Amino acid sequence: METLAHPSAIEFDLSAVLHALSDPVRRTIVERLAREGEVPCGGFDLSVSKSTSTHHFRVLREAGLIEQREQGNRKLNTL
Amino acid sequence: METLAHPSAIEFDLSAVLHALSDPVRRTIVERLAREGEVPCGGFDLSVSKSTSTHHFRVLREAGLIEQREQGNRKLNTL
DNA sequence: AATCTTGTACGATGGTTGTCAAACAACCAA
DNA sequence: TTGGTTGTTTGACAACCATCGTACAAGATT
Repeated sequence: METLAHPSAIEFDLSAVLHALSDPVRRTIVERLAREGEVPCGGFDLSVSKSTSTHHFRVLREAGLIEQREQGNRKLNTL
Repeated sequence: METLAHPSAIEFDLSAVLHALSDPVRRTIVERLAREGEVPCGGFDLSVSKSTSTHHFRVLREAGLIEQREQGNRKLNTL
């Protein structure tokens, strides 16, 4: 059965994805991106500090949930 | 729109559910219950101690993912 | 060039979490 | 009744996590 071929890799990714989505701030980011497509980091009103925002974007990126590309000064985020 | 009526309550539950499912041991429990229906706590081979198992069952129960009913000596779990 | 904007890097900190061992409670079996 | 099974409780501990402030880097703007 192909669906059981690489369970450990699937396990790993699933844990990271679910953990990433378990934080309300990060879900706010994901929902906004799902609605609007491409938003720079500063385009969110997250009620946390800049460094905390950077942390959340990194968690989402490392879980494979978002993609970030630089555009001059800013960093644009997409799902 | 009714779907937006109580966002904070939905936020709360969703965080708990996603956090509960982000642990591999707890996902093992849930997957097994999804397959077999009703399994006592001791029916799992979780490779963690008894007290850790109790902890995981409590997290799942408090997230609303499983239900536990006592039957004599054992505690039966269902989704 | 001097400054502003946007985001990262680096500690630090308080809270949470997964884990265990040991002691306990309740039920069952011999 | 004595012991075995099943699960909880408690206390402890190391690891992780969300958060912050400060300092920094790099592109924008003036």
